[in-house]
Amino acid sequence: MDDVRRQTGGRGRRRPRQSDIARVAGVSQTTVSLVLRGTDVGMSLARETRQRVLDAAERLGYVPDPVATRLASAGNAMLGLYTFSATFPTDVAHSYYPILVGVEEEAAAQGQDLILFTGSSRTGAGAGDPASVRRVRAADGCLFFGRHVPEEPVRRLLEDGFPLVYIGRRNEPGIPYVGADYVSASADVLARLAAAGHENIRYLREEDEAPSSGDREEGVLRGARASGAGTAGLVVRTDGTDLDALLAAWLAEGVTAVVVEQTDTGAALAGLGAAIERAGLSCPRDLSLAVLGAPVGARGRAPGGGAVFSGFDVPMREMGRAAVRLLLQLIEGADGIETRRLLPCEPVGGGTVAAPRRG
Amino acid sequence: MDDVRRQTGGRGRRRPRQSDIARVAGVSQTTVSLVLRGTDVGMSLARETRQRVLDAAERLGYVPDPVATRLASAGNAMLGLYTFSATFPTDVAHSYYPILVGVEEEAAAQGQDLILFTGSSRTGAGAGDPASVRRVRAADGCLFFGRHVPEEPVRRLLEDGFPLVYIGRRNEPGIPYVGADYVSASADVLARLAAAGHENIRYLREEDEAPSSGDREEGVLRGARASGAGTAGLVVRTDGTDLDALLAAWLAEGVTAVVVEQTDTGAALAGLGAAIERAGLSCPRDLSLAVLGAPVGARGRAPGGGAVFSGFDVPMREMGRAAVRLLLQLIEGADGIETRRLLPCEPVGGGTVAAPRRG
DNA sequence: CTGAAAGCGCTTACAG
DNA sequence: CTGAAAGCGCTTACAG
Repeated sequence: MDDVRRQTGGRGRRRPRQSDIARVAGVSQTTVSLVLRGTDVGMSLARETRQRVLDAAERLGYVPDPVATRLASAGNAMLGLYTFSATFPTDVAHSYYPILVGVEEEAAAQGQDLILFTGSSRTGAGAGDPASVRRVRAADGCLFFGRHVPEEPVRRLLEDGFPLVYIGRRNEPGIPYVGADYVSASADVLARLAAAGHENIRYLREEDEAPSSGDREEGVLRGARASGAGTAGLVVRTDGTDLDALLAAWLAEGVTAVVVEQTDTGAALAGLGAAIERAGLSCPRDLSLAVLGAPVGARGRAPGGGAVFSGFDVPMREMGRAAVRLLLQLIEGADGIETRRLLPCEPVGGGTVAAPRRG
Repeated sequence: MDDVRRQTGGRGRRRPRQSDIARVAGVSQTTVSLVLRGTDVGMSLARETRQRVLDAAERLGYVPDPVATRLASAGNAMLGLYTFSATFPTDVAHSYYPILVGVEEEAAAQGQDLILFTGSSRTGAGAGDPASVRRVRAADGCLFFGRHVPEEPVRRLLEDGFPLVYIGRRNEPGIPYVGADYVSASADVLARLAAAGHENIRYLREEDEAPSSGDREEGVLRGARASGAGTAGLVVRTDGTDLDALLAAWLAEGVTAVVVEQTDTGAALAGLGAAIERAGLSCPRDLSLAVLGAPVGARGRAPGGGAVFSGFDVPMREMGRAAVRLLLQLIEGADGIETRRLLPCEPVGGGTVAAPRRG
């Protein structure tokens, strides 16, 4: 009785399995498996045998047990997704959502299910704690994702040969990733500003250190040098508050264009936008404004205008898709593939950059 | 070689299993299983033996294989989430997101991981195809979610005693669900309109049939009757297009308030809002407007105003949380619990309803 | 206190 | 053309 319970989930008849079909059709269980899976050998069986198996399966209402199928074949067909913040942030303006969309799309296309590791283990430890990270081994491989990452447990996985891919560039050597080419895209924004005639530019970035922020700054500096604009005083850090005085000073100094990074918090852009509105200014009339990295399809609206921000888009959705593909290649043991990939960012002309007002 | 491939994911060491731990710790695989699962007998082993097993497991980075665990007839602390549309819709205004947030929050709080079943199988069949639905058995239980649902495969799961919970009310008898009490909430909106003095009201709903739409209509009719407003001509269906003429006719007929349902497409509300704006009208000055069911925290802005819509909020996040809790109760085999639950919707005063202009 | 064995329902060489 | 057997990585009586 207890055994019946176990097998039926507590009620109903036991589900038919291949051996039941075999008995009814008078063949071996192997043959049933071969026929039902439609393998080459299964197809080459006597027509009459095949039909007997098919009929019996139909009559018994057979459906394969996916759990047994997965156990018997290679892999679980499950990819992990581990995020160091909540996977589904509460704030509406979270920037990670498009990545999840891409990951799910590609996983579906590849016949893979997704295990969302919630980060907090049964023990109640928080995200990033080693025991929590370790659980990702339940999947065939895992995607990691978040600006900051607990290095130790992940390094351990890597050493053990567990297939994993970061979404976002990483400095740690040997870690496979799919990131965005912020350096080139940021340099390009500076080049476009220079081409529009801007010579006095400021770059506003957040305090937070992360590879993506470092890359943007590097690109800004590179672009400034290339256009001969110079880099002294170019980079300014902010936590997003009290930008009014800073903005006023810039204008007094003859600054004609400001570049700002967009992160998951959006603090710098939000702060600057608010300051511009409070000052009664409008972009690009009074000041040109370029934004480094809004997610594709989620572009913000510029202060006082309603125009799309000039700058570039981060191909988040494509990053998610590409990360899934790379992870599958690693799981399959592909050789000689590039495990560290940067995707190009799409330039956005937008409406917040114009030629500087000649004073 | 090919075999090593399969097991190692292409590089490094293969995933450690219980027999590996057994070898290292010098005990049987059975003992490993007993210790790791923390069973009574496992706990009663020699302290030193236990420790050897635990140490070896830690050292090897062991994590149980969820598929094998499930096949051997045990739980794997994973809950499924199956959606019949894409889990992560592309359009920004998707209304399901808060549910996912709730599901993830509660799953994390309960120490459960989440498997996102991607719906489309390797065969390229679409969501809702039977083979795809069947895969949910890999989890201990599964949440289902979407306006329309393929009944057959789900009924099958139910018959087999597989624990499942719908998010959203279902008509099919026997299906456990956590839904929103649209009937009461909608009736309440009508009562509030009547209390504000409205006697000539229209209800605009979409063509699409779904339990949630049916419930809203039922509530509207009930509310109208209760307030003595009458129900003749009250309900009007739309696909969201060409509402200008309809709106004009209503005004000519002396309609002072319009109620509209909000669905995942948002077609009716969007169409009506556009028509109101084109007509140069403003709510609630020229017309009172109530919306049945915006998700909490994602309230739209009313046309021409900027005010929050009057109506009620759907507690999507709480629905997600409650569904997880119910599913866990079913998995644990709790007896005598209510398996069909409706959560109350929060009334929203909003700014789009006022007393009718006396013409 | 610990282990050998059977079993979950499949797939996949391997034999004949 | 078909079948006996081993194996996927676990759990769970059952023995000792």
